[in-house]
Amino acid sequence: MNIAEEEESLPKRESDHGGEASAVVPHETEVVRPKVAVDTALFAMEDARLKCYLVQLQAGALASKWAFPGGLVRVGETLDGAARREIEDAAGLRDIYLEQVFSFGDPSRDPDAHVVSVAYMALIPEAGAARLGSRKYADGQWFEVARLPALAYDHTELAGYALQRLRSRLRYMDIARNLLPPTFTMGDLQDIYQSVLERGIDRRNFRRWMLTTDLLERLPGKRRGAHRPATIYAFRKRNEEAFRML
Amino acid sequence: MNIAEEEESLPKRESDHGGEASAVVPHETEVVRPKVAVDTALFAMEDARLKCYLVQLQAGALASKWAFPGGLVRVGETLDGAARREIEDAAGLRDIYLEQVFSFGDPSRDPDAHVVSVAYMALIPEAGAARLGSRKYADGQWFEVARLPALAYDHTELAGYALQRLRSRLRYMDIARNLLPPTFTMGDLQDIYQSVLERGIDRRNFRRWMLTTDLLERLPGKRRGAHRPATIYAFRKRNEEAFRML
DNA sequence: CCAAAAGTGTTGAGTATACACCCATGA
DNA sequence: TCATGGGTGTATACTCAACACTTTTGG
Repeated sequence: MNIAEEEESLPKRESDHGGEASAVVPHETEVVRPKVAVDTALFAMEDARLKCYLVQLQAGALASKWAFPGGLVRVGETLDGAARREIEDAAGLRDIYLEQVFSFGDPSRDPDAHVVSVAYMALIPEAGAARLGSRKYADGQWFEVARLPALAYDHTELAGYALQRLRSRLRYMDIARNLLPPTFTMGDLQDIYQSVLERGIDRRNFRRWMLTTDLLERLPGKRRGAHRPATIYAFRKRNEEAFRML
Repeated sequence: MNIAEEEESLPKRESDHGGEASAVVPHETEVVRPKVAVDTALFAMEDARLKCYLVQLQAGALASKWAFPGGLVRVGETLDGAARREIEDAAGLRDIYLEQVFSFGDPSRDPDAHVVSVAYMALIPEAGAARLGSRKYADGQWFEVARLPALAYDHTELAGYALQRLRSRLRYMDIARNLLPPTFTMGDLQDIYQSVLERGIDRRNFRRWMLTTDLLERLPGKRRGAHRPATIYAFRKRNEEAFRML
């Protein structure tokens, strides 16, 4: 790839000069290029179900449609940095688990301009930690993954990719730690696996498998609930190493 | 993500106006944005070894360095389309297997400008099919994956990601078909698995496993070589379905 | 004492791996 | 005839999935 070489030889294109984006008129000598954005599918557990966070667009051709929070990448900024900035803007969350998933570049995905979107997946331990209002969007809301509304852009596809990535990571990595508070019970952990993988798992086999991975640490107390008290666990500091399951 | 809303409110940045890219000066009212490029790691088998195709950069701060072929995405063009165009330009290849791998966006990855690069992996059945000279690059060359030279940009990292993706696909999908001619022997197929996974595989177990997947079709003839003639196989039309291995 | 969740153990099926032997060809 | 890769079979270890029983609490 060579920027300096291509920059001059490329023909100017007019095809993206429709819509609202043309409010900004490039200089005659400027070559028009696709823009870069990031969009993040944020997941959390709530009521033993996997949910994801959506906002309602406020402007543009798709105003009032639901979408994942995101925005344009600025010059000098990393992609991860842009995703974190947008998540903090939209939901007031910092230092969360973030992972790049896929890039969407269909020129017609955004009716306002040609925008290449780098999609991210993010995980937080408590849905309640997300601020629902923001400067940029009217209101955020948590939706059950199985019952998402119609989404703007290609975000329905994005949701599928992000979920697929989450499932894959759950099978081979200790990613579940990012969906849990510091301490939890074996039942809490199994809820994650069951709702993300969308299938029942035998309680006893799950327990045995999870303990043999040696990722968990048994803590002294018990959690008291409606029935027999449950052992409290925490994830060990770090294993960094992938492992296998199921 | 909302373009119309952000477009005006974003501050202009000067940080990327060093280097050769500043030959193109944006208009005063134009907002400077990161550019989007695609870069493709092209793989093929040669002498029972996995190789990948590199070109030498001709201009810019990294001229004469080796890199994967790629270039800027044009407005109105899909990412896949841009990758295919660049591969055809660089190596004269069309209708090849192509898969998006990862996007790299570190602002300092290209000393000439802030360029976000969407990385692709491509596979072809014959290394010899690639044209080595091109309009854009001096000469292409096939390198053993285990012995790559120093690469420009973050392309060493790209190579790692692409290889990791290839390994993963080999385990669960019939992606090997894209590295093989229409007909081949069990030995040819095993060469791919061994060189991509970088480990020896028991010949008899490999054969049994591969045949139970039911992806192969036994063809009538035999391939005669230095020793006992080998059965000729072809991949069945399409299974589309993922499967598991090892 | 009963319902419901937590904790512990066993067993059989299916899969993966290691390995032995014979076959067909060119040199 | 021998070196080399091709073709077929078998024994064993291991993992996975199905399932039974007991324990501990709250109501």
